[in-house]
Amino acid sequence: MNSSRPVTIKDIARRFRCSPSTVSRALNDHPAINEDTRKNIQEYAKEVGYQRNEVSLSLLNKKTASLGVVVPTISNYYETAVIEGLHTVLQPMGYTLNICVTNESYLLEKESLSKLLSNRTEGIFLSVSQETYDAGYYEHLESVIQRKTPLIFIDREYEDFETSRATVDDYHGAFAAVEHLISIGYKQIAHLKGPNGLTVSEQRFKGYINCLKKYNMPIREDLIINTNFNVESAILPTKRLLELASPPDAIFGVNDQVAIGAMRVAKDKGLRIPQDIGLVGFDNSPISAYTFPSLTTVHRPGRKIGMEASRLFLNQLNGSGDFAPESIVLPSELVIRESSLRI
Amino acid sequence: MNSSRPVTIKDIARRFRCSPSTVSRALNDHPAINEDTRKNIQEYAKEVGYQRNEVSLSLLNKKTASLGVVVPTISNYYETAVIEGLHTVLQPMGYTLNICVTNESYLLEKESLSKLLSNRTEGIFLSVSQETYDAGYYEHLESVIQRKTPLIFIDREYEDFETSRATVDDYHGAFAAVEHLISIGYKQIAHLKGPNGLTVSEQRFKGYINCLKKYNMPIREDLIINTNFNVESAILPTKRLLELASPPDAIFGVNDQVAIGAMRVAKDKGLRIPQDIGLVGFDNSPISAYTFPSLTTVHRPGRKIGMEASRLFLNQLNGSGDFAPESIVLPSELVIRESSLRI
DNA sequence: ATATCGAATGCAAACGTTTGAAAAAATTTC
DNA sequence: GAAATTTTTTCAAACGTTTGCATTCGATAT
Repeated sequence: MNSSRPVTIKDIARRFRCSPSTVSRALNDHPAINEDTRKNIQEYAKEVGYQRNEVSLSLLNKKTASLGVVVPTISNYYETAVIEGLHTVLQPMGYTLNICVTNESYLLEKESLSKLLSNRTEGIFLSVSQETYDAGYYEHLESVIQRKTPLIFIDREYEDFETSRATVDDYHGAFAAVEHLISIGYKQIAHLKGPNGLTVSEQRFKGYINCLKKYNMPIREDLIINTNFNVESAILPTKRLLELASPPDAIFGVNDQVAIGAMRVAKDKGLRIPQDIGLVGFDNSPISAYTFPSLTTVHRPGRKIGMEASRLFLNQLNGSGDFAPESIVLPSELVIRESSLRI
Repeated sequence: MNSSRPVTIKDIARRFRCSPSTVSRALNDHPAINEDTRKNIQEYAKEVGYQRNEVSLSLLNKKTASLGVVVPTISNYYETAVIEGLHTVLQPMGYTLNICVTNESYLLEKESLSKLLSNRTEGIFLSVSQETYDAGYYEHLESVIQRKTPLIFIDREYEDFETSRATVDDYHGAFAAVEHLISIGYKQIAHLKGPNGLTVSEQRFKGYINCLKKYNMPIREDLIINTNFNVESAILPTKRLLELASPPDAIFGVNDQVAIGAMRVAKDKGLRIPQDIGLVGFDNSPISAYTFPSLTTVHRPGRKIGMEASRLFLNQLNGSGDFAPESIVLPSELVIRESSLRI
């Protein structure tokens, strides 16, 4: 019998000439079921490969045990690390993760959230897309909150929004990175900034600026250039920097990818790292330890963020009615390697 | 009224003193509904933020529009590229992707599949875990097939299993890579092999071996060392290689990560690349173009694989009863860069 | 023999939605 | 004004499972 329709409790009930309730109880080891009945039913169920239809249970219990993860991309190290962290905590608890990629598009983000709500997802982890950010849209988020579905911001966030969030202290990480460059003796520190508007870019930028200010270093507009978050996007900006009449003697990249792009351009130009130019990235991606020279960077604990975000979600879920959003800010940590260690 | 319970069709029906059927039809623009009724109901629904409960629909229609993606890890470039490819095709069609990470564990893989089946996922994309591979388990896969849930292998596969699969031609890619090294004049070509047993490792290994044979090059056991797929795992093996009495003059790594690890070790030892030692990787990960020197590698079209796998799934879904599994093997492509271009 | 009890099972409702068929209401036709 | 027709609405069942309450069936006690 290779009917493709999955075996149901009713099928089993028919087979044993009993009611579905009995089968259900037997399968769930309910004490009020006769030992023999139980054994027979369980055996038969196993034999025919019965598998509980969780969809019907979801409907009955209004619990889907599924969570949404909405991110702009999954091709960066940090995002995948966060997802792994979420997984680590939530998969063992029986939750399923629905991953939605928005490609930085507002429309996709909106549709994803709407879909997740329709599917009665029990919680949503969101890193807002760049387009959403730029346009300042947020109605689609309101509807999530109105439904009282826990919404946790990861990575990119809206500052003034009443939700929990787990983020990394980008500001102090950037500050430490620049401070380190200054302490080594670099004088003209450039910044590959990433896209404007995103918390990530702006916080690191702020750290960069404030550190320069603190040490009374001049802030040169021409040493600050926007990039994206990938390697390629650093190539031209770095070339422009190095062709300046007064080029920088150090570059602080918004992330490791960008810094590695800059490293490549600098080397092509025959510059020695760190003697002629110092380099610092951000993220502490696995590769950063193995470039040549190895890249000084700021560790961003993606896995931990994922795990903390899980905790925030669980808090909100089990919390009493009057729930107060929590903000977790994990410290970032400067990792000094060869690319900035001029002696 | 901030009841957290989502608004249902019944709620709306009560409000309008009509039956749920009318509401349902009104919301779905059924022609048999009075224009005014329709408009009123739709307006009200929008106002109170009604959102269809897809769970109940799933139960009714036996369609969940959700797919499972079961992979050993998501922290590699290739895996995420595949997932992006799946997304590209399937998200616009309304499918939701449930990502399960197995961490190379058989138990987790088994549980993930079982969970997905219970959730009545309509299809499963699987890259089997290393443990599953090593142990040769496959009963958990049988149960997927028995349920007639389309199962598509991506990346890692079981050779003799009656399912569709989308993979990259690792063998010829590896062959081309080694052939290229030989053509440049490298004589002692080592191989950082990856873990034994996995199709990916073994196919590339076979390409390596057969190419050496074809060109009558000696096959030296001591130049073949197992690694993992990450950078770190290449460090010690490469050190061992370079400390041999007769060290290799080229290294073919099972992937870019490993090759980059090797690059780092070689540079630390003061070797010039590609003059003293040639290097080739596999995957064409974004970073490989920007290392110094840039890394010769074999392009593996992850996104395309994801898209092809989607196609295979759709074929199987819409196919007639007697379905014949399809195997798609996409060509890999040698990308020659600086790390092997000795003049 | 009848009441009492305990064990084992069945009934029915619920979760939210759709849909074919039936019913009701409104409109047209003669 | 009744019959026929059209428009609009309701009924009821279905999807698969659980669960409080009722029921049945023996067995035991009186």
